[in-house]
Amino acid sequence: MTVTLADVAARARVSPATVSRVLNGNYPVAATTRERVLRAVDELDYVLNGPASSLAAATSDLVGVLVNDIADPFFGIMAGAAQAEIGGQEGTGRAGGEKLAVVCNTGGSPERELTYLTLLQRQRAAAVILTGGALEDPRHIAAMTTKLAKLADAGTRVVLCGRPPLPGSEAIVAALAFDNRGGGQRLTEHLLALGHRTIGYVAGPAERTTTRHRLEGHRAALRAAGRDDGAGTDGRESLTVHGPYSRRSGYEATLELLRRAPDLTAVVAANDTVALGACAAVRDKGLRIPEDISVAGFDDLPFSVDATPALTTVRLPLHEAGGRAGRLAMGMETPPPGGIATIAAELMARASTAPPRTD
Amino acid sequence: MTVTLADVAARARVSPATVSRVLNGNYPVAATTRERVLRAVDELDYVLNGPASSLAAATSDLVGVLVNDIADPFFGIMAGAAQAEIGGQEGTGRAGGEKLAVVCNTGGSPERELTYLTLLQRQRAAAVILTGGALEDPRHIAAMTTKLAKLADAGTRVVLCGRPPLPGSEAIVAALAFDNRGGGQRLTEHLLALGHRTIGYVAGPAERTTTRHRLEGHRAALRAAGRDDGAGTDGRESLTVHGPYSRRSGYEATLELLRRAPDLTAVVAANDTVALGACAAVRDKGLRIPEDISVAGFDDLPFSVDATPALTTVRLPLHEAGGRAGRLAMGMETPPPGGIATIAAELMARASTAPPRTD
DNA sequence: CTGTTAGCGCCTTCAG
DNA sequence: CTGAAGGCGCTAACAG
Repeated sequence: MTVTLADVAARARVSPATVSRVLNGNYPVAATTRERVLRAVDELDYVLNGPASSLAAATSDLVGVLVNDIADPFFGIMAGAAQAEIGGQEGTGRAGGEKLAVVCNTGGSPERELTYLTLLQRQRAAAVILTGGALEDPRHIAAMTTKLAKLADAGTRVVLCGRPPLPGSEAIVAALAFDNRGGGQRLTEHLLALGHRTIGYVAGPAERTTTRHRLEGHRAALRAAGRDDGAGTDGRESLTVHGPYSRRSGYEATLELLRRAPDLTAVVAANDTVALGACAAVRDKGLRIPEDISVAGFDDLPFSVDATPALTTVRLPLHEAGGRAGRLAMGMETPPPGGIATIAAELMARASTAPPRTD
Repeated sequence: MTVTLADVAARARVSPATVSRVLNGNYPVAATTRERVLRAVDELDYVLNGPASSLAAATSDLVGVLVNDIADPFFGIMAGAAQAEIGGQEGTGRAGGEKLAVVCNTGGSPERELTYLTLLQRQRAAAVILTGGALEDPRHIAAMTTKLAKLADAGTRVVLCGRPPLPGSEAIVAALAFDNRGGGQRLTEHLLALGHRTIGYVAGPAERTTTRHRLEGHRAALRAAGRDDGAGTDGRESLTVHGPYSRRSGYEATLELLRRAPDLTAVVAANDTVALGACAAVRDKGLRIPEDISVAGFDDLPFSVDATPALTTVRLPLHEAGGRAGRLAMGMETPPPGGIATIAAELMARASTAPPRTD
């Protein structure tokens, strides 16, 4: 029924081994022979049996890219860039030695993250790229560390992209970490410099590295200016509210912040999506941006520049980072010294932030 | 080195066959035996060898989801919903019989679409879901038809989601098509009812089903109202401009439309992202939305309600469609009669459209 | 440069 | 309900 390598060999009047060699292209074969084999392949419309090949070779051409939320362009941009490096040779049409870059959506669930890694391990994946922030739960960290060690043991290359390195994990080829802390700090410094004194912060979900680092940056800036986040200062409530990375969360948290601090003049959001929700809340309260309230985001996703007013945010080079992760996963680029690289975050001051009113 | 099924069998004091049976769960095994085997699996930390298993069984647990642009939430939402149905059992932690749902980014390139299908065919994928509009080039359609037929022949279930059925392809389990034509028509009817007479249209890339159907709906509405798209009416240029599904395209096309027709009062965009670009162009021209120019999008992505003003658009039930496609791919839902279902598109009239000025 | 020879690890009849 | 045996299709040493 299905045509096998042996059929191709017979038609090309060579041995199966020779066919295998021309298909994999990593062994010298006479040009005329290769030609004959390739013709037979086309004539028979032969498609390599991946599982059989992987079994015999003990590796597969699968590369997994794990993302926390596939509907969020933050991840989509990184994953797309990585895939382009991995499977983007714009092949011959016959699908030669391409890798199969696939993205897996964990939905932010630690269990699914682990499950996907097991599935990828089961497939003997050539490489795995983990994108975005990680959960900081010690149990999960431990589970991840051992799981990644096993993957590495089995020859799978592990690359982190937009995620800090795991403690004491030599299993990892490279970790590309965003400077979330520095970015968060510069953003709040920007607001402080504009004259803001009461700044609300809509943080991401607790226990996530991204959330914590951005918040730390924010607080460091406040502290350096002799301020804190409001909690306890004069008996008032904290000006930090946690929530998921969603528009809705930004909306509700901003309403809550406005309630806690009527003298609020600025809101910093965990990311751009959250910032959009914050903007909506500010408007629904009849306040203007930035005249009454300044709003800032994080990530600089493509839509941010189109917000009205254009959103002040922190730019992360998602495309570049994803592409680099892809090349590292393919062994096409040498890892940074120590396996760790910190990727700079750049402040993008736009129209959604301005000095507070002085009345 | 690596632990195999035989190792587990030895430890559990059963035959390899029995271990295989409990792992696959599709054969009666005594409860106590199963228990013993499962314990051995955990103790040895055994992970099934996917390639070996797929080779022997002649099928794999891979399910591919092809998308045109992974950074676009339009696809991310559908893909995420599909994945949740396919791999979302929140497993036991041991990764039992889960399928591995993976998304592949074609970037809209027909070659890569074919390449990915070949790669998936090579892996003997259990199912493939194709999302979003298709290229209408006859050569590509022919290539896709034969390729999908081969996949189906090899036992791969093929499902289309947000894509019209291919002509004469019985290879497909089901096609879930959006009513892009009806949606486009209702949208333009809405503008016509508001009193608009000179309506610009920023279409998507030519030769794509989605583009064509939405445009057809637009023109049908114009025709029913005794209008056309402007071309030739009184010697003026067409009010339809084509471009990619990007913000930039919307921006530039709108500038062009404004140049072609100074009396323009409304712009309909190919999708919400394009509409955002259109809004930016309108504003940069010093015009107000909707007082001077009405703007409308398509898809109703999450950010659309947050645009300022909130974007009038056409809602597509992306999440529901993706979930249904996932279930169809898993054989968990019976296909619609004839294998084809048309999914309704709902007009969402919001603040970005209003009657034109009457001066 | 090409052919021969063994498996890779698992599933699946077939017996028991 | 469980064990034994053969083979899935390909690759990787070895020879030549």
